[in-house]
Amino acid sequence: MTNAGQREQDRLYVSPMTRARPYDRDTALDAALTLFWKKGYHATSLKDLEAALQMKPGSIYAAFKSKEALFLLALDRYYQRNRQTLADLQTAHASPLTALAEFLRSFAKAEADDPKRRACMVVRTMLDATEGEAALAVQSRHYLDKMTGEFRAIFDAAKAAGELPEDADTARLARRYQANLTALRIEAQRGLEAAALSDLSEDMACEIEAMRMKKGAESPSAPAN
Amino acid sequence: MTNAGQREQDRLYVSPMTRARPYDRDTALDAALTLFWKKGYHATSLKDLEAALQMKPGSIYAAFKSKEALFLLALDRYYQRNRQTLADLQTAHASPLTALAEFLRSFAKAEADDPKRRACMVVRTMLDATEGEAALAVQSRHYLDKMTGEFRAIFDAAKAAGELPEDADTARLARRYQANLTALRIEAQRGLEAAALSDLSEDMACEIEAMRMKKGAESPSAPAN
DNA sequence: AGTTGTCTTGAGCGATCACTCAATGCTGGT
DNA sequence: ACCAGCATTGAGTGATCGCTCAAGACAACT
Repeated sequence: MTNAGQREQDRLYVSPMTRARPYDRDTALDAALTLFWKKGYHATSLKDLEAALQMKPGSIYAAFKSKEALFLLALDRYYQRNRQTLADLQTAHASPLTALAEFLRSFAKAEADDPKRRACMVVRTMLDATEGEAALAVQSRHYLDKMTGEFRAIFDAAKAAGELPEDADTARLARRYQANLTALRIEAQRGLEAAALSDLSEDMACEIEAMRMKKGAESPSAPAN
Repeated sequence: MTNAGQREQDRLYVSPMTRARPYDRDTALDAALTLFWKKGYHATSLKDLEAALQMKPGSIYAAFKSKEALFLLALDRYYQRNRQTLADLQTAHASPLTALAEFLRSFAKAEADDPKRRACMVVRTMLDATEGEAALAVQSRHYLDKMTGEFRAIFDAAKAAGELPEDADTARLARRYQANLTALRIEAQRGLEAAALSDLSEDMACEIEAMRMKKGAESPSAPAN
């Protein structure tokens, strides 16, 4: 009542005999996500986290158990947001293929706004994970698999909508699409100039939209022409 | 004369009054390359290097100055080898476009042999480099730029050979090709099953080889059909 | 064999790593 | 006003980080 700025976790934590958490879990996780995304798991120290979350080590460990557990929470947050962005594009565009094409273009557009944008955090985590951090390796691959599934579902929807031929291999198309997306975001971090990045995303987006016209195509590797 | 196994550094170090280096610089750099490629810069400790190079810390620093300097030497070695592999394919195949297609296929083939293959070390270094390691960031981007230049030169050769139309944007094609290559190698590390990886490389390779037929194509983003 | 000078050695440097816990605040209930 | 009880604190844990250097080992010369 007194505070209109209440957040989600307040609803989840209403038991008596305890005061509200003085730290804002949502804000803290956002800060952790930003930091981990920017520096990566290995290069981020607890000192960095203390500064970013404005919490002392004891509080961090009381709230998140360990650096790895905190990272996994941040990674999940990252994944859910990407998933939501894609879902929004699906509702915004009637055509599934258009939604996929726009998803690609959106990354080139975002790069124009923020020249310091980073590659996909999930991919980066997968590349960085060592043997001793099996949880990171497993979880990042899990998210990648889920993302492939999302893409495949959209290609399936395109097929159901008549945008793709009945015999289209949607799993294969999904893998190809994800490869494009991964590479595009890496090129963004590489620092490709805006025009070149836009060209690249356009090449990829057109590759998707071109599928709609060619209903006679048999496979993605051998487009009939 | 007594030893047929003499190596490069022996030729570079023939001043009197010194014994031959008891460590094998070539072997040591190979070991460093393997280790750094596998674990990445941050996750590789001096202890790891001591074990892999079979050298004590003092020797490592006497020979290579610092962990970062050693990494840069390993990275250069990595780059030169990739460059050489590509050059070999160019001499093995009369058609530039075929060479590029085979380069892609070779990574899917290599994956079948070694299921633990890693993504491109240069890309990985670029993604990992933090602000404090500017040298790594600069150098990895430098290698990526050089690689783009290599690809462009091959596309130019294809144009000269009549495989591509006169108005083909070879710089743009090179960026698109490099994006494909990067993504393919990341998917390999992700652990994509051999058949799926082979499909992916085939999709990319066919995309290249399909250019040869379509001499009427105006731009890579809008293939005429 | 002795001399010379470089190379190797490995204990150990200060700094930083991820992390812990006894002490201290602060809040809600009475 | 007081108590009960959890959250926060921050100095400090042992381990490990990248790195150094005085001392010893050894080969190439005389």
